[in-house]
Amino acid sequence: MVPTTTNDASPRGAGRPRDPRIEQAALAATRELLVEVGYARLTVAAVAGRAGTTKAALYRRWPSLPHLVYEAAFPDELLSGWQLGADLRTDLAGIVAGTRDAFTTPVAAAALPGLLAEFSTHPALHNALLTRFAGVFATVDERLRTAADAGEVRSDARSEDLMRLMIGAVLLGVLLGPEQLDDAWTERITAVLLEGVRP
Amino acid sequence: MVPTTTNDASPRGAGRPRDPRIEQAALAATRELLVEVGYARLTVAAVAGRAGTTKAALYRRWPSLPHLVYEAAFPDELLSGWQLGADLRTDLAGIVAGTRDAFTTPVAAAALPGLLAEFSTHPALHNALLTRFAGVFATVDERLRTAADAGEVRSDARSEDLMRLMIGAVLLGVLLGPEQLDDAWTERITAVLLEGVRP
Amino acid sequence: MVPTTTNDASPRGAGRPRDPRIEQAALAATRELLVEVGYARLTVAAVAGRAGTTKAALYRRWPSLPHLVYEAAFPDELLSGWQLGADLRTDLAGIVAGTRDAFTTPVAAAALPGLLAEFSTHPALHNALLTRFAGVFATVDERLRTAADAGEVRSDARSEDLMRLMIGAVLLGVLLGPEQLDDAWTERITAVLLEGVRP
Amino acid sequence: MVPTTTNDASPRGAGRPRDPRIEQAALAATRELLVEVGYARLTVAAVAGRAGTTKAALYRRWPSLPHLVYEAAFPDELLSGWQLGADLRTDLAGIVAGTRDAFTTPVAAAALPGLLAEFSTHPALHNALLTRFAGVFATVDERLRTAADAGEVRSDARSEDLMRLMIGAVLLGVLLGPEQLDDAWTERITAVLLEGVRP
DNA sequence: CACTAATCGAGACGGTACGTCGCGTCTTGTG
DNA sequence: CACAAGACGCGACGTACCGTCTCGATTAGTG
Repeated sequence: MVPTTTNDASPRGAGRPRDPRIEQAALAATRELLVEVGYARLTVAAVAGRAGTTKAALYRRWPSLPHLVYEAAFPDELLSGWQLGADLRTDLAGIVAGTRDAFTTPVAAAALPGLLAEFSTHPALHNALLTRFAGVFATVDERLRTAADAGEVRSDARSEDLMRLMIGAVLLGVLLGPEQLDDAWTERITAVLLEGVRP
Repeated sequence: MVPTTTNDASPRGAGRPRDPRIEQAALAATRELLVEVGYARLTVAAVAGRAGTTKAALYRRWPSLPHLVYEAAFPDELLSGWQLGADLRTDLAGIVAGTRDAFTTPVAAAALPGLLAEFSTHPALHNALLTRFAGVFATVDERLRTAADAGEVRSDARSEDLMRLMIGAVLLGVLLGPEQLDDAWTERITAVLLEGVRP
Repeated sequence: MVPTTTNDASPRGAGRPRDPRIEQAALAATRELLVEVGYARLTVAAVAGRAGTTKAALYRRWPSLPHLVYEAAFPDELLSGWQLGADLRTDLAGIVAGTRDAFTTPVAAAALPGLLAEFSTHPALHNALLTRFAGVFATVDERLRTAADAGEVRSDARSEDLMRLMIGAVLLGVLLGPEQLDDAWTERITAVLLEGVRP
Repeated sequence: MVPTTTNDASPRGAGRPRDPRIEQAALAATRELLVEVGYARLTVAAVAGRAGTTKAALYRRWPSLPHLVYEAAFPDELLSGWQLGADLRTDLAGIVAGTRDAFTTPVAAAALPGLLAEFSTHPALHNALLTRFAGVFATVDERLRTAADAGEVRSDARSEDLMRLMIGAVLLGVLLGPEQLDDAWTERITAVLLEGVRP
């Protein structure tokens, strides 16, 4: 997600360009404050102060605090680059662990509950997250189809279901705690899901 | 959850008794407004106004707005009374469908995201929800142990994992939509979980 | 001018009564800050801080900063109680000196320019000031008519003109400085006006 | 008042010359907006927009908005060229009418209150106005001295006092309204002032 | 004909104040 | 006591305007 209004309407290069340091400083300040004080006590003014800028400069880049938090906690590169291989169990375990890692960083864990709550108010955020996951879904879907062709999984198994079960379990772990989402947990979850779709 | 200050401290009968209609009116108003405007735009003053009372009367009964919302959206009787029988698949499907039903009512769906976000601020609420689920967990745990004894599931299968997978999937459906959590979905999820723990 | 919304609609006595100290503290703080920093640098937040209260409490009493300034700088009792006697020159000199005194206090001098500028934005303020002066005009008008009957002034002399000349001269002295509006000035102005209406 | 930085410092001719249309367009836009929205709602950006230019171009010519307004509402030629003659009453009436005319144009009436309020913040403006009037004062002073020599007025009469009474009355008419400053008013004021200084 | 220097448009920048809103608490008068 | 009413302190919101700045692109005169 690129900060707002890099849209086509601008005549390209007109006006003083935005100070690129502000964007980075704002994202960093947001991450720091999320961990320090939590989402509920996070303030636009505090972010601006920590980033060494002002509220107006932030509102020029993000329409609201949740948008800034979203970009700070879930940057574009977060869920990219699954390296899938030949072994289905290894691949699945990697996906489970990767999802867990993405959601259990201190920043993401602090941001998630508040962010989920804002989805009804800011549909754009909602769509952004869905879009981001769409790629992952497609990747997993393809892997599963390959496995079905190889006779490793039932042909009617849905990657959508698997992903939702897995992501949901991670989400619940973050939201409700205090379940330890360690490697043993990853293995157990992988096992259930894998056996669940075996022919 | 019983309205708060009706507990021990009261000298029992001193002063004017509380108007019992206020509590019901407040819960009803909260439910209506949750559906109409959503959690984010829900206001104590609005609830009081709709209920025909005042803010002070509400704060006499609930320590804060989230507590009121919690009780309005997740009353005590919500997750009680699973009738488990002999068939494991039927029992599991019932649990999945019951959880889905509890979380997908318009009121619960509107309240959930906001409520989850408040958990970090209001640990009491967090505990209340965990406690409520503890009973369900125990029930499922026992049913699973019975099934293990009967050789229907692996002996190392954890009910905790199953529950978190299942609840997480429901939660994700509510939070992210727009997946249809219909009966076909219930059957598919039940199947994956059931096969996932087969010996 | 009484702080706002003491209007009839209220059922008289419902709700927590306003803290009377806040009103006095706000007026005092406004007077102090007017002298210390001037009208242009006067801030609602600063007044609230100095008065030991908050912006919201001030906005509950006055619709905007100019209204507060007006009441602080030109309280009801400011232009009341001219003691008119038998000697026309003495009476006129008293009126000139009284007007000068009312407009040259540090508070009034600091408030006047800014307040005059707000009249176009806040017609209510404009009317308030006009209403206040109306009483003075009537008093002077009557005195002049008495003098006309006694043959001391021309019968076509207008008190309106006299007052506007006199008030205007005071205002100009305050707005433009640095003319000394001392007692010699008062005598000279009185003399011009008095001779100006002699038969 | 000449636009600012066209003074000494310029090396005369280096760089792109200023577009002369911008100055006129800015003054015209300021006059229009003053009448349309008033001083309080007058914005640098709005003036620039109406004038078809930008804020920076305006700040290159005037140090701040009040300076621009001052020049737009009170151009140099405003109070110049009194032709005084032999008859004192005619001369005085001309001065009164001329001052009234200068201050009661829609543009001047809209600009005056705000401009007066800025005098404390912008002493340069204050001085500019005082300087402008200084010429008028000198003219009137000389005319009065001539009249004194001719025995038409008391020798101790001060032109300063007369001018302040007269200007003040005009100012009050503009600031407070709604007194009609018509020709009858001019005659009455002239009469009071003239009789006020008769021997 | 390049070079220099100031202007142009556009729009972001730091700063500051605005007026509003919601929270959870309190202080009245009236049952 | 509870209740209706509404003020209270607190703190954040998102907006608006100021006067300055930094761009790339013009538009002269100068070397």
